Amino acid sequence: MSVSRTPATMTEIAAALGVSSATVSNALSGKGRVSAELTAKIRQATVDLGYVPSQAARTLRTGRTGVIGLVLPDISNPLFPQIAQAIEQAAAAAGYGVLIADSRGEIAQQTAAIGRLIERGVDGIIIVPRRGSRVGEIGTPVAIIDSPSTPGNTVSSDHWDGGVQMGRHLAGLGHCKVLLIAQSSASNVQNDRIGGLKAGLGKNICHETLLVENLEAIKGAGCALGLAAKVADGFTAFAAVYDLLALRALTELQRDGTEVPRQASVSGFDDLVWSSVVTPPITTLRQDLATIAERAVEALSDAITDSETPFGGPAVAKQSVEGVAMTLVVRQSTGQAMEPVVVPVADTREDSR
Amino acid sequence: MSVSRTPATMTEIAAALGVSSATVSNALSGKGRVSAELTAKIRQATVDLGYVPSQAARTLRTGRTGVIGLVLPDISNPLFPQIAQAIEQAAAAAGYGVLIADSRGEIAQQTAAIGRLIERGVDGIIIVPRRGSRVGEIGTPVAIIDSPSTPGNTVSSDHWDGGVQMGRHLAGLGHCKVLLIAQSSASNVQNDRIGGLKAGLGKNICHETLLVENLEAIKGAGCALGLAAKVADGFTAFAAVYDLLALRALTELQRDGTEVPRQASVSGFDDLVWSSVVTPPITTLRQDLATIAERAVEALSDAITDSETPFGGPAVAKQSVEGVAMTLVVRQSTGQAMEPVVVPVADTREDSR
DNA sequence: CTGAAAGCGCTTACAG
DNA sequence: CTGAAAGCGCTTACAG
Repeated sequence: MSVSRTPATMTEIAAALGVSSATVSNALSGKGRVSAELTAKIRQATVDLGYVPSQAARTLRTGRTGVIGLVLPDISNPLFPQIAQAIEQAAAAAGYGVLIADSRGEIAQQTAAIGRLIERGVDGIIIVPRRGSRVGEIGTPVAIIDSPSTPGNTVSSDHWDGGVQMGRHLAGLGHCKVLLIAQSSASNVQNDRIGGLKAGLGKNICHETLLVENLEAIKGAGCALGLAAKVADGFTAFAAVYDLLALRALTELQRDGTEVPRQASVSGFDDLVWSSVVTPPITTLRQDLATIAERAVEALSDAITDSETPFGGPAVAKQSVEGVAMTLVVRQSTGQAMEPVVVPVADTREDSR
Repeated sequence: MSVSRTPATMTEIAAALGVSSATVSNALSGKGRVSAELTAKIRQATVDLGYVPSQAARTLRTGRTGVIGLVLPDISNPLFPQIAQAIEQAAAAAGYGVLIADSRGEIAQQTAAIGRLIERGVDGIIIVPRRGSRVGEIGTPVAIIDSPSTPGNTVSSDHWDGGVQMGRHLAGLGHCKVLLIAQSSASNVQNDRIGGLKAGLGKNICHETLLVENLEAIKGAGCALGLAAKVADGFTAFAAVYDLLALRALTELQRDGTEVPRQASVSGFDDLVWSSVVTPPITTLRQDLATIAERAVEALSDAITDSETPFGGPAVAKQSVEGVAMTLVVRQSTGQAMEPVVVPVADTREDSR
C-alpha cells in the first residue's frame, strides 16, 4: 500500500533508474521506442515513487491543456445538472477536464465567460447557446448543442421526432382537442417540438397553440393561463414543450378542480427530476444526454486535432448526421412508467416541416 | 479596434520594446519595481500586440494553477445550477477557474472524481458532500459546504434559523396542526431545518413528522403520502424540508381535492425555479448562495495560501463563525411574494437545539 | 530602476 | 534501443 508522499517528477524517476528523462517520457507515452523490459521497470518505478505527471509542463511543451470549457448561457436551465454531468463524464473518458463558465443574463457576460475560458487555455469549448444567440468565430474550436435547425449546431436531440412521438401517443389515446403550450417562438428547440407535435397529431386532431411569452407573467397564483376555460371548451390534452410549463399546467388544472388525468392529461419534455414525483406524474420525453455529450466531446476533440494541422480549416466541429433519439416516458393513464408506445415507422417529417 | 491575431508572448513584447522579459514581468505584476513611464509603455504594448499570459508557464514556475475543483456528489441535487453558478462567479472574482467533477452514486466515484481534479493540479477543492459521507484528508486544501452541524463544515446556510423563521411564520398564520415532511434522518441539513421548525412553532402548536425515507417509493400516482387523511385529521399546514417534497405534497393535496391554500398551506425550502411557477406558488426559504460561495472561495483561498507556507498547518479551511441567513419568501395566502414576515429577535436556538 | 540567468517538468527532433 | 540538448513562457532571486 503506497503511502502518499511528495509526488515524484519524471526527472527523479529517471535518476533513480539511471536512465534519461527522455527515455522515461518515451516509455510512458508508449510510442514503442523503448524496450519492453525497460518500460516495465519504468512503469514499476512510476508506481513505487508515486509519479504524478505535471500537466503544466506538458502544456507548456505541447500547447494543449487537456481541458475543455463548458458554457451554458442559461444556467437557470433545469437541465443543467444532467448536461454538466454528461459532459464531464464523456470528457473524463476522453481524457479531458471540464472548466465551467457561467454567463447568466447578458450576451456580454457570455462573451466574458468565453474570454475567461480562453485565458485559462482551454483546448476547445462546448456551448449550449441561449435562445436566439448565434455563436461567432472565437478562435478556438467549438461544439454547439442545440437543435438540428440551429445553424452551426453540432449535435442535439431529435426534438422534432420527439414531438412526433408525443403527438402520436396523444392521438393513440383518443384525444381530439389538444392544447400545445410553448413559451418562445424564437427557440429552435421549441419550434422543432411544436412542429413535431403537430405532425404527430395528424390532420384529424384539433389543436391550438398557447404562447406564454413572458414566464414571469404566469408566476404567482394571480395570473392564470386560462386552462379551465379550455377544459370547458373541450380540450382534453395539454402538451407543453417543456416540463416546467407542464408543471404549471398541471397545478393550474388541479387548482381549478380539473381531475388529471381523468378529465385532462398533461405532458412535457425533458423528464426533469420532479416529473415523476408530482401526482399524477407527467408523461414526458427523455433526452439521451449521455449520447449527446459523447458526440459533442468527440466532435470537439476532432476539431481540436484539426485545428493543429496547418491549414486544417476552421476549427468548427462538424455536424452530426442526425439528431439523437428521445425516449417517450408514459406516466399518466396508468400511474406507472410503461414501455414507450410503439409507433409505426414512417417519416412524417419531410412533408410537414 | 484590435483585430485578433496570434497572441503575443511576454518575450515578444519585451523584444518589441527593447527591454528584458524580467522587466515586463515585473511591470505587469505591478510590484512597483519598474518606473511608471516604462510600466505605461509596457501596458500599452500589451494591448497593441495582444498579449495573453501563459497560465501553463506561470503554473510551471509558481506551482499554482489558479484553478479550484468543485465536487457535488449528488449531482441530481436541484440546487446544483445555482451553486455552480455562485461558485463560478465568486471564483472568477477571486481569479480562479472552476473545474467540475461528477461523482454520481458511489463513494468510489467521489474519490475518483477528486483524484482527477488533483491530477489536473487544482489548487484546492470545494465539496458539497453527499448525505452522511465524511470527507477525509486528501492532501489538498478543501472547503466544505453543508450544514453548521456537519463536522468539518466550512460555511453553510443557517438552516436551523431558516426553520425557525418558517415555524414562526406558520404560527403567525394561526395554524395549530402542522405536518413536517422530511426525507432522511441522516441529513444534517434536514435535521437542522426540522429542529428549527419545531422551535419556531413553539410549544403550543401540534406537529407531527412524516419521514419519506425512500423517495422512489412515492413516485408515480399509485403511492401516496396519505395527506388527505391528515387534512381530515385537522392538519392545515404542510411544511416540507425541501421544495421537491413540498411539490409532491402540493400536487397530492390538489389531486385529492384539497384546496390550497384555503384548506391547507404548503411550504418548502430552497426556492427552486418552479416554486413560484406552480399554482398556488410555494412559500419557501431562499438560501443566499452568493454569500456562501464567496465565503467558501475566500476560506479556500486562505487555506491554499497557508498550505504553501512551511508548517502552515493542515490545509483545511477554517469554519465560518456563523451560518448565512436564509430569506423567507412568502407566496401563499396572498398569491404574491411579499416582504418577509418580521419576527421578534430572540434566540430560540440555545434552548431547543 | 533594469537586466542576465537559472529553472519549473516535460517532449521532441536529432544523434549515437 | 537510448541519451544529450534545446525549448515551451514565465518568475524569482541576484547583480548591477
